[in-house]
Amino acid sequence: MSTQEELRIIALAEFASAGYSATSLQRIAELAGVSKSSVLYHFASKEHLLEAAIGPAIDRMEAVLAPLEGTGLGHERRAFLEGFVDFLLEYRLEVNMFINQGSSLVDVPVIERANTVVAHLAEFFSRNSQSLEENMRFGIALGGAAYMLCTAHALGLDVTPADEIRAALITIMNELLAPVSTS
Amino acid sequence: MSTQEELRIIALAEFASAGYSATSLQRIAELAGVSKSSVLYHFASKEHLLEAAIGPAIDRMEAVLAPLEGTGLGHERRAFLEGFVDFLLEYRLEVNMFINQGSSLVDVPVIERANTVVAHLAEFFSRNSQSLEENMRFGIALGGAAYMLCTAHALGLDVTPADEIRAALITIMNELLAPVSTS
DNA sequence: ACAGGCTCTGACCGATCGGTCAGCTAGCGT
DNA sequence: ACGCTAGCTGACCGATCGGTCAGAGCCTGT
Repeated sequence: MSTQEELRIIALAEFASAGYSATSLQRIAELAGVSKSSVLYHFASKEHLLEAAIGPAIDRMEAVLAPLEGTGLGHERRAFLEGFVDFLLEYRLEVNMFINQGSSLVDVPVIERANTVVAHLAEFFSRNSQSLEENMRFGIALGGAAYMLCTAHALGLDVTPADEIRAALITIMNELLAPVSTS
Repeated sequence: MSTQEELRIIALAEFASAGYSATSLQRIAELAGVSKSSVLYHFASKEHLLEAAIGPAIDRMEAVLAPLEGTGLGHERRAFLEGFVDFLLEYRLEVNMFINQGSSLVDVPVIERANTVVAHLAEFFSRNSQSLEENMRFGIALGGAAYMLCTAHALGLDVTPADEIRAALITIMNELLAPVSTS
């Protein structure tokens, strides 16, 4: 694996677990076994490193959410839910990042993009729900699933049998979103 | 309001929204209209300020969760749920803090205490659930409720009609935890 | 053998961090 | 009038932050 890719992975893990501003370039360099200068050779700045770390996840999220634009869930609802859960499982570190730190990292372009996508998703559910409670179900389903996946270890369950996790997640989220029908 | 109390409130808001390590004593001082030295006069260190900011919330959480020790939910289940939701509503900034930053602020005593309480809660639900899915429901309910309350503004709903929020929250969490019965 | 580019490094920069300290000021008991 | 204390301040400290820069080492094409 290239040094650049290694730095990306280490930075993502540290940003997600310790927080962006609490993670220094020096620490990332030490974890990778290189110098701080080397980190800044591969990435022009700390912000560029952040963009590289979570950019792909946001691309994927935009793709997953694109089918929702201007339409309802309809009969593709389960397919959408499966795609969304797969996205959460594959990019759980990145999701953890902008769930936990998205609001504090404004004015970083890549985070703005993520917030825009989440806002679109929220607007969609807001438009397709008929009460405050239905709207709240969306927030709990999204935030809860993301939170649970990222703190699974602290809750005494491991995330390695992904199949079972995935199935349970789809079941629970499907229940939560039940009232949001075909629009 | 005393300067000390004002600093506590400002610090809590900043810690919750921008993150602990991203919030400087200088910024807190500016928001309060005093000098950084004044902040350090009222609180011995940044860590002491953090303790003062979220300590009361943890005391309250310990009190809310104490009845669970060594027993099941049983017939007091709804009362417990209401108490828990009231706690979330009253201390949502503090809850937001150690939901989002609790794992990254280890070795801070007051955070350790919060993590211990959450771990006890997780252990309780783990003990009283018979499957991975039931266990996951707990994580989604707790994390989802906390997340939803703290990012409500971004989801296009305001938290001011607390009564309706409270009722909906209890309903949804009651549904989610339905399988966790009398132990 | 040589030149050029890629990777990486240590020395260094200004800014900001949390924290210390001596001292100023206003109010209050005597 | 006096001293004491609470509240607050600016000057200052060492450490660390993100970032710059000149150059060392190495591999490759010619």
